[in-house]
Amino acid sequence: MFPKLDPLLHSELRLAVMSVLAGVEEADFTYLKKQTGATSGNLSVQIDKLTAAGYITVEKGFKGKMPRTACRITPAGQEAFSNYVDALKEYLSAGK
Amino acid sequence: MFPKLDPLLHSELRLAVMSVLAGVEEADFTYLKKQTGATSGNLSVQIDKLTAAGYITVEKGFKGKMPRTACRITPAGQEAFSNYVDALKEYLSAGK
DNA sequence: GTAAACAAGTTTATATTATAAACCAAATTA
DNA sequence: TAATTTGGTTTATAATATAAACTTGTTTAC
Repeated sequence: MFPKLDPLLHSELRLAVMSVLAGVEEADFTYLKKQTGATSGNLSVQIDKLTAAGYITVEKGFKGKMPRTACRITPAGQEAFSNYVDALKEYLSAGK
Repeated sequence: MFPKLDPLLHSELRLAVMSVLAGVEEADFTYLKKQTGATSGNLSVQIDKLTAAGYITVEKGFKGKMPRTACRITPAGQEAFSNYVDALKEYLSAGK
């Protein structure tokens, strides 16, 4: 019937982050912030959750002297995202 | 960019309820409960929220001697649902 | 050279939400 | 008539999302 939606992805900001990362090799914190329009704090928290879930990886380094946080989606993240999309379609089909 | 998702619809159970109601003339509490697999308490609360938002209407009556709560989606609800679907597609497109 | 402003985040606090557990009233069944 | 079931509602709790406040370091202006 209605499949369970992955609660990690069923969140506006986390979904937006995953959506960006799904379409790009890697994205840094600032870029994600710009693309999603999120506040830094919110983004930081949600990135942590996605990392803890193994959906993304975070690589901290420096760009010149400034800190830089680069994020990438993992294969597990790709799959979870894809599953989420499929599951969601079950909910949306009635409204086509 | 990423459109804001209607928080009233971005909820697993409320979305399931709306999805059912979008495809049917009317549905009563028991039917919604069966279709969604929700607990009564949760369903009751979420129906209230959808009603307060004007997305559905609730008509209380009796079927024989037993109480019956019939729900229908409103035009506003239809539109909100449709907008939500459109908005969500922006998030999902990357994962096609 | 030092004070002010900015960059890139993190931590913490708050407010909202989702959810289930407990409860209630009436009807049916044993 | 006692127990169970139906059809819910109310209340309590636990999780979540989010923003506000803070930190560390860098660049710019004076």
